[in-house]
Amino acid sequence: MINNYTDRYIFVLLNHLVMTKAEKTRQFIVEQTAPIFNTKGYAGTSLNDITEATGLTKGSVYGNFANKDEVALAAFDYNAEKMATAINKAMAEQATMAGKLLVYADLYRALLTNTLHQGGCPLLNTATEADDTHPELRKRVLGAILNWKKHLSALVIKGVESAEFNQKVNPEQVALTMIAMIEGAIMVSRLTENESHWDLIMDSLKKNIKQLS
Amino acid sequence: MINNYTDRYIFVLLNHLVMTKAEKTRQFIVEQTAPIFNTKGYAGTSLNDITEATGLTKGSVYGNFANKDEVALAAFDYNAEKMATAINKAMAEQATMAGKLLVYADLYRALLTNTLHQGGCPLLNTATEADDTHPELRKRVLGAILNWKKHLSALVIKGVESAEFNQKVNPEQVALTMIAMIEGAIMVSRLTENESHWDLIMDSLKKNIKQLS
DNA sequence: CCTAAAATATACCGATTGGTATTTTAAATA
DNA sequence: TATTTAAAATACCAATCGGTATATTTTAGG
Repeated sequence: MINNYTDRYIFVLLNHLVMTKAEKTRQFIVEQTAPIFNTKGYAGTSLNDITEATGLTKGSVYGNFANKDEVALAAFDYNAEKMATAINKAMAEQATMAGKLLVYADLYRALLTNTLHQGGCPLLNTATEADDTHPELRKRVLGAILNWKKHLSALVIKGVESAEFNQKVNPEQVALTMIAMIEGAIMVSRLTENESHWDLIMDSLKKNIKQLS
Repeated sequence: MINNYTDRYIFVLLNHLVMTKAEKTRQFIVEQTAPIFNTKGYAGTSLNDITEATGLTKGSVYGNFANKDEVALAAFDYNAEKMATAINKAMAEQATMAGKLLVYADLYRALLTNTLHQGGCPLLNTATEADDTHPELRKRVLGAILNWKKHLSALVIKGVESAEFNQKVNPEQVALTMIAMIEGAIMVSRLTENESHWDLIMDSLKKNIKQLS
């Protein structure tokens, strides 16, 4: 049997599971500002941008975040996780390791047309801005990149173990080369606003992956 | 014979060829601020940064530049030209087309250790910051990248014509892939502060270039 | 429905931003 | 050497920056 105390406890718990008011606005702020931070960068995004995008006041923002830094960090995390989710979903549909690797090439194309993220790849943007200026932010991107590298390496290793790939393949090298080609392709094709540039580079990447067999 | 009028004219001309005072300080400002713009970005560099780096006052800076934009544009041009000069010099020492292509791979390594530029590759930094925010700056990077692409393509075409490379090679694709790999490698290895990452990606690039034959 | 607490808005703060008008200093010409 | 011109420094400007203290509103619990 459930007594009054437990009743109340459960209610509060459920209420918080469904999200408290503050948590809702916190998430709302993150969702609304994440694309702005990704396009204008950390230094280029002002508190005015944040209040404008959310329709909230400075007081409300600072009631949920200690400072601009915290908003930026949360926004980056949101962007990075959004990408990871999309990747994992698309990857689950692929059977072969080569197929899984190519998911990145296909999915990152959405970064060019702003369907996945406004402003391009958050890893590229944040890395180039923060590497020499913002240690905390840099730390997060570093974690995301190393994670990505680990993930790719693991796929290559699996492919080698299952004899899908050649034994001589260096998993770390394949992972790093893929990351470099993808990020470099994003930079070039977003700058030139030419999707065929993306396609040509990804064609090279696909050839490289085929050569792993 | 030279009359007085011509005398004075020549003197003024020579004086200006040797550089007027204003041109000297203009160049001084550009040289001193170029690395700052490259590390902190356009939005992250303030006029205070500029006066601090040069030891000059705001009045002096604005006597030589109309606004912050002009300093940033001149600084970018300076950085880009500095790179182009280094490339051309190193390339002249190479005989084969493959050798000339690999000059990029070797020379850009200096971007990691800050011996060539503080803050990494100005093309990568400026492209990722300005592509959605600063049309003028974006235009300049775009020009530099397209020029680079053209330069690389021309080398590949020459290699094909001289039978050094395979006839089936797509020059534009090779050029774009090289640019992407180099810029992506800079992003990754600067972020991770791991030069072996650079070496592994460049090893992949070298393999790709060897396969052109 | 009333009260306590949480969340948001208002009003303000000093510091810094990019930029300018004016004065002072340095350089060049007559 | 005196005078004109160019360059640089000083002093100032409104606007915006990130941030905070306080007042008001909204939400939840008894």
